[in-house]
Amino acid sequence: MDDLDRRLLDLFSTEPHIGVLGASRRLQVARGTVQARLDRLEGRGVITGWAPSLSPEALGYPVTAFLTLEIRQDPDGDGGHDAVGEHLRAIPEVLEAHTTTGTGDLLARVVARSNTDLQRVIDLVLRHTAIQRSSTVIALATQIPHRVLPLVTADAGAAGAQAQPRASES
Amino acid sequence: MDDLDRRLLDLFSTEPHIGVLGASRRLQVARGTVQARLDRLEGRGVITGWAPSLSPEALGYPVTAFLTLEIRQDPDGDGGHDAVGEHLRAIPEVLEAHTTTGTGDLLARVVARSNTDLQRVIDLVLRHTAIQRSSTVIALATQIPHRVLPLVTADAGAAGAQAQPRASES
DNA sequence: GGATCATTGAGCAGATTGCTCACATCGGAG
DNA sequence: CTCCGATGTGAGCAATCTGCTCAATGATCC
Repeated sequence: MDDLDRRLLDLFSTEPHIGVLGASRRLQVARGTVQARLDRLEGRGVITGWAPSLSPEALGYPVTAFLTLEIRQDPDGDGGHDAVGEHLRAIPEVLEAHTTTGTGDLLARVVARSNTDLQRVIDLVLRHTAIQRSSTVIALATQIPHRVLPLVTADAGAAGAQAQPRASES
Repeated sequence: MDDLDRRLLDLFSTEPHIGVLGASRRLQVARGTVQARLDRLEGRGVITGWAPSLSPEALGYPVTAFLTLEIRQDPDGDGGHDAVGEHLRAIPEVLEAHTTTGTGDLLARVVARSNTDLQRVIDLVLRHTAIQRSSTVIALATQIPHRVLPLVTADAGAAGAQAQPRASES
């Protein structure tokens, strides 16, 4: 993650259609360099993909909510988490889910077509017997839409990943 | 959002490098159609962009946490929300933030380089005087990574957005 | 029937990609 | 100090793709 990598990520995030050749021109480096850097960034997992970003709102799901689920503690261990995870994975409206610190909790982000529809989605989620309790918060407004880029640029001084210092600007 | 749109989104999400021409071949439609559909999908806001997806983990921020912030109720109104929103926006580690139902609450997703570093980030966040109380949950494991695509495909029967029925399969 | 819109197939110039080579640099290893 | 591996560079080439335009066809709506 040297400076060129950062500028590259910044550029492609800002103008995704710039292309390899365009980027090489913009950043004043050889085309092969851009290609190699991108390949390495993908290989290292920094760039996870080039899929288009989709908007749940535009797809007809303007309501976002976060569910905190309390999972029944199985005496056997964590069978509960995985089972519930699988359950959630089968519900399209569940866009994200994490296990969290606390009493075996799960945090899930769900969307729905309306507040009424949200009830349906919640019911779907709660249909699993391993879920003991749940609480819901509805997202009213988005202060900060999902972003990652600031990490890249604000990074400049820090150690940044397990960056083997690259051989370019010494 | 007819079936072609869905297949298009599915295809480009799965194989982003397929390109317009490739997609037209794969879906057995004219190149111009693919181009027009993509343009319309972007225009309608369904596709919000083509930026590469970045991984905070790979960038050196493997720790994710969710902060629930309680905002001091200003007598004047909601000056608190926007002010805090701005405050958060200036912190690169805050990847997302929503106001939520409840007592003027804010839900923020933050990342950090380590659990120790998380303390620093939290301190940064709490530095704002309008924040009364906060609670933190750390994401231990990701059951479901962020996804939107299921909404598209699972949608098949439903009304889907404000879809004017398109003129193709009647 | 007539108007409107989406789709199709074709064509064309220009730009881009994927790939390969040879060469210059740089830093670390021996 | 010298060699080696990795990286960056500039060049070149064939194949492909993109952006754009046009005319024709089919379907829907009024």
